[in-house]
Amino acid sequence: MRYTDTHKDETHKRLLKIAAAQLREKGPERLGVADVMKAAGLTNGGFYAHFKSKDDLLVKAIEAGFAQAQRRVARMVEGLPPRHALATYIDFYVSATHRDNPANGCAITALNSDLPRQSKRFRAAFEVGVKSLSMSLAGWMKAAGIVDAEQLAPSILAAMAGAVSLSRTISDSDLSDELLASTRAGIKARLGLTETALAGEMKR
Amino acid sequence: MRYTDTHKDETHKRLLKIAAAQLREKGPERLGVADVMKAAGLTNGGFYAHFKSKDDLLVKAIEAGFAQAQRRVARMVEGLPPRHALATYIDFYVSATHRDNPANGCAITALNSDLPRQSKRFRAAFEVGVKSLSMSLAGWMKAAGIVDAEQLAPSILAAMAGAVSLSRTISDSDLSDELLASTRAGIKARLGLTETALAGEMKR
DNA sequence: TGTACATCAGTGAACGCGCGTTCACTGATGTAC
DNA sequence: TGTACATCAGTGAACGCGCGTTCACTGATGTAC
Repeated sequence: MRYTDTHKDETHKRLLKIAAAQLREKGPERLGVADVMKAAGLTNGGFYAHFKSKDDLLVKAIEAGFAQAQRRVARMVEGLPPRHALATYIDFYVSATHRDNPANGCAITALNSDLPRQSKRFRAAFEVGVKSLSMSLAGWMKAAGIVDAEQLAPSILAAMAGAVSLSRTISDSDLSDELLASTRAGIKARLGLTETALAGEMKR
Repeated sequence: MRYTDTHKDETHKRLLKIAAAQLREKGPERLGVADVMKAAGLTNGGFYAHFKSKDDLLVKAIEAGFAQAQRRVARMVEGLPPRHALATYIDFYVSATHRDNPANGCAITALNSDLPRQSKRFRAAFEVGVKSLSMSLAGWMKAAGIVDAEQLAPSILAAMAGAVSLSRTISDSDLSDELLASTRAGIKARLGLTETALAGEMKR
């Protein structure tokens, strides 16, 4: 068979999407080149027409994963007033849904502790993603009138990611839910996002 | 050569100590059986006289790692009044020293996101360690007069572990330090451990 | 007191499997003439 | 209009390496008699 002009590009994107999901679900060492190809309906040999190496795939997959997460979040808070946008983001990030779907979730939560063991390129790409996410968060915080937003944002992000990661390790789902609830409350309190403050914003 | 009665036990403990450190530094998949044996001055073949399998080693190593961390922390806060004990623990956990020494640090920080990918036995052992640590923390919090200590403790632990994990991924050490400082401040504020409150406790 | 045998922590070579990577090949269509 | 050749995404077998695991063996000392 012969292929359309965009065919290879489409395959490439499909591979990246699959890899981005598998990376967050299986981690860098358990993600397999042949598995990714198989999931795309291809055979292992064709892999190297798309990527220089497994590490090359991992780097591009983490970039794709962060980009995808950014787009999703932007869509979610679009049009909301700043304090509500913040609260919505926190509720979404620190949720049972996020906990139960690592493949579609945040790469920080999924790969937090794997990172120091990865290649330099991979770590650099991850760091870019973290900074970008952190800056988005700081932007909303600033808009919500929170001072020192830039300094605070990484700490907030770390607390959210840490809670979701830890919630994945707790087998008792009630306790796990409680950890998430307690974290949402703690972060909102730290940011001054009380229920009454939010209600006030809506009335304005 | 012939061995003393305690010789095998001592070797076993030595292997566990090495494995507990390498586990936190390299993670479960990059920890190698032959490496652990070599680090103990032994050859690979002798491994199976001490452990049934690599997974058996991992399970016992994570138990040993948590136990070791517990002992260290207990020693550190021994004799301190409760609020000071808490503040000391937080300052120690969320520190550049902890960030820079994963091999001797907390297993939650080191293995957070690896966990869902591990064996059932390993996850169970990890969870026992988390619960035990969380209960210690809740105990100090209770003694410090903090309400809802049991519900709060896992969230506090997650925030600390998340911050240290994330700090390990940030190459700019100033930004990384800032993340830790901001997290310490946030957690202390959440627990009502302000400088003045601590000073008050000392005068009592 | 001496000899034969048991014990047992550890040795180190070999095995086997998973997995990243390579490579000769395929087969459909475009292009040159 | 037909023929020879180029192109190129993908195939699938094979290679090679790392690593967990197995196993026959070692060598020092204790024990039975």
